[in-house]
Amino acid sequence: MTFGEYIREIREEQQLLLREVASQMNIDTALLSKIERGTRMARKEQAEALAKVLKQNKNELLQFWMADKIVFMLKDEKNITEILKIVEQKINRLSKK
Amino acid sequence: MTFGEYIREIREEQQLLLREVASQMNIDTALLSKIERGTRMARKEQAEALAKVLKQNKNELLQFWMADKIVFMLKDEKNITEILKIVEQKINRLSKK
DNA sequence: TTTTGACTTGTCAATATCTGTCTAATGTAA
DNA sequence: TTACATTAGACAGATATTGACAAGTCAAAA
Repeated sequence: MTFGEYIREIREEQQLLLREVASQMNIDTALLSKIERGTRMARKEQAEALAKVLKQNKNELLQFWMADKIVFMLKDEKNITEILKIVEQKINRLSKK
Repeated sequence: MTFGEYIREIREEQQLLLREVASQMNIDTALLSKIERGTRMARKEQAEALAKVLKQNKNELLQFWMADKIVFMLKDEKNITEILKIVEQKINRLSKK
């Protein structure tokens, strides 16, 4: 599930309209629509605003948002697993220092 | 080890000058210097050119390059491990489809 | 059928970021 | 000093991102 699908689900559970949420975020309805549909990526501040409006845990939502960005970067790669292994090695070495 | 450190190491092993490699890549020496020192990120085509000039396996080097980009995105995050877990879950679901 | 309301799409200008080069600086060995 | 390799900083041009607007679709209500 993408970030957009996720927040759409939450918004619909809470029976909120795009226009209501967008208004509280101070953005255009069209932009929020695009974010939910994945044709635009939310900015960090927008992800934070969404957490607030939808009453979600901010850090959790931001993690989900960041994961989405990474998946987006990787989605057309051939050896995703291999790349992620390298990432983990690099991260492990970083954290040791 | 970062992408830049890695290619610098290889270049020095081969006793090539920045200017020689940069020239073969059709970029300014200063730019290659920055890439090696990590103050600039190589573009994909530049990573490919480096593989060629330094006679490295192109796919391997590109994987390393991509991993570097991801590490760069993650480096200031708090819960990197958690984020990577989410990424892996998302990727697994993607590949099942 | 017409209207209404929710949502979506395409386009565009403004802005932000990225890129590569140039010049000047630094370092170093002869 | 001179010569050469590398690095730093600043800049303009290229690209990408952003948010808004207007027009579109669609379904349900009137």
